[in-house]
Amino acid sequence: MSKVITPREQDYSKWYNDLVKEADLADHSAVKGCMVIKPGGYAIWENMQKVLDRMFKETGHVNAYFPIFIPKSLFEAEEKNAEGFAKECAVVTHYRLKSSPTEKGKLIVDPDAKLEEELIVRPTSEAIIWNTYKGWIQSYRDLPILVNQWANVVRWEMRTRLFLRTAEFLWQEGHTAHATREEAIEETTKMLEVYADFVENYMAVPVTKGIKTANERFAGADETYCIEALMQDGKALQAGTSHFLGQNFAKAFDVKFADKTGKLDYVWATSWGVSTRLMGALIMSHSDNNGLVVPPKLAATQVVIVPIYKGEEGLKTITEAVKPLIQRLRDKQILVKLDDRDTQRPGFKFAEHELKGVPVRIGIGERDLANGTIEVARRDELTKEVIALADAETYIEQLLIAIQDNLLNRARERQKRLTTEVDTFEEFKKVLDEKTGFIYAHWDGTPETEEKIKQETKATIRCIPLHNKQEAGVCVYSGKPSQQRVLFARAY
RNA sequence: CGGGGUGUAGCGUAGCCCGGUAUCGCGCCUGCUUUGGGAGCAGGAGGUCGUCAGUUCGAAUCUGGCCACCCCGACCA
Repeated sequence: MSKVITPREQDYSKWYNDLVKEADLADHSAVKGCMVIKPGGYAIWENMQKVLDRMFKETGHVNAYFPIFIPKSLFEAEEKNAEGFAKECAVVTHYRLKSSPTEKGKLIVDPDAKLEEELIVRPTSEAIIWNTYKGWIQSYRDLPILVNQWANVVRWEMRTRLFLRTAEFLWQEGHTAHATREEAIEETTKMLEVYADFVENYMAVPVTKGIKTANERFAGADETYCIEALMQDGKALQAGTSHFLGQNFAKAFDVKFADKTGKLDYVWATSWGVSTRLMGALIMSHSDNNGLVVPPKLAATQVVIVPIYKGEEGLKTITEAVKPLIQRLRDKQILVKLDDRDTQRPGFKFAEHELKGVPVRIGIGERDLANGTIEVARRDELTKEVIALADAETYIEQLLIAIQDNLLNRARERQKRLTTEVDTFEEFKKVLDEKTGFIYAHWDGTPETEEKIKQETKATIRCIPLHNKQEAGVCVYSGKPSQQRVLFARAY
């Protein structure tokens, strides 16, 4: 049991905060609502980026970069989108400071340096990008455009939580332009699949794919697809979104193309993104009271070797002895680190690497050297065993795969356990309060009912699952007829 | 933006009611002994008590303003 982390059962959100801080993932910064992502956290984000970036390239996308500032006139062009974000925009109004005439050493905003047009700090980049695409697109030969950008965005949130909701966050946003509606929809669902693949197979977090209701839809989109994950406390977390934007932005920015017959039409668009919020999903899916648990496929260090020794000579002997093992592990592309600090004792290192979630720990001391063995501890199950040094690399290679599988399976079982079908509103509220988790219930399809359920229970419709089973029933709230169950949950 | 709370060493805190220059733990530094699950002992360093003003011989403590942060709500990836 960790000495520094509040137990999960005692206070879940404190547990989360402790974890983020103690595992060196991130810190609160001097700027309200903004975080400092520390090397330990950034390394995991970098690994996420690497994998996702490769997946984007494999699906034909290229990276580009657009400005962080968006002139207000561009921003307001697509009305629904602008309205949707208006309440949380940071705005640049001036371009210069000057020394205060009254207070020495203080700076004031120079009133003479007011911008003619205010600049919005991007909460998302559709506006600036579609303004740019206008110049890139004339004919069907210019399509499709499949561009992604890795960037920071700012949304002035009132209440923030490290990784889950911060005023500034890192993400990627794909923005594509297509000649046909069908092609754009195909792109939207294709990228949703990419996200689901990544989140399940790399983060080991199972997701439910679906479509958002009109209430929950991205402002400016015709349809929003999403992946929803379930956290250990039974709350849902939206892990990624992919939007079919129809011709809304093309119309707002007057982006037309000539088809083969010379006929002009507006371009069809998509946008899709995942953010550093995925870090929150990762943390809350696998970690325990001893600290973080990182899936091997995203760990910055997959295996750490802790030498157990007496005196300087002892350390030297073991360091020499593990060199071949390190090489053999590296030959198998395993990320291994030798913790040869002589300022920390082994017990401390065990606890520390556990706290930081290193998937596999090897302990090796004089006794092992004599016996030709090593001690292998796995983070996910907190078990240890002694194995032969001789073919350790094969064993560990398999173990890393086993840990990755185990994390996904555990998370799948939890999601299954915390998923309930209900048929009455009483049952709905009872499950929500006592069992929590995903709830499948019939809904009459109206925004009014959705809103009332939200007001009364704080639960929202997370999505209408893709390929949803069609079955006749009655809405749990209104009793009106319904053709399918939708996914409800309280959410982050 | 509403409602509540808190600011004392890097972190967590005692002291405040009842004024006399600050307590303890963790961490940090030095030395010795240690090293197979967060070491022990000894010594040491570190604080404009959030900030500005007022009351007083004297303010962490009393009074007022300001600032910051946290929690709960409305909003949200």
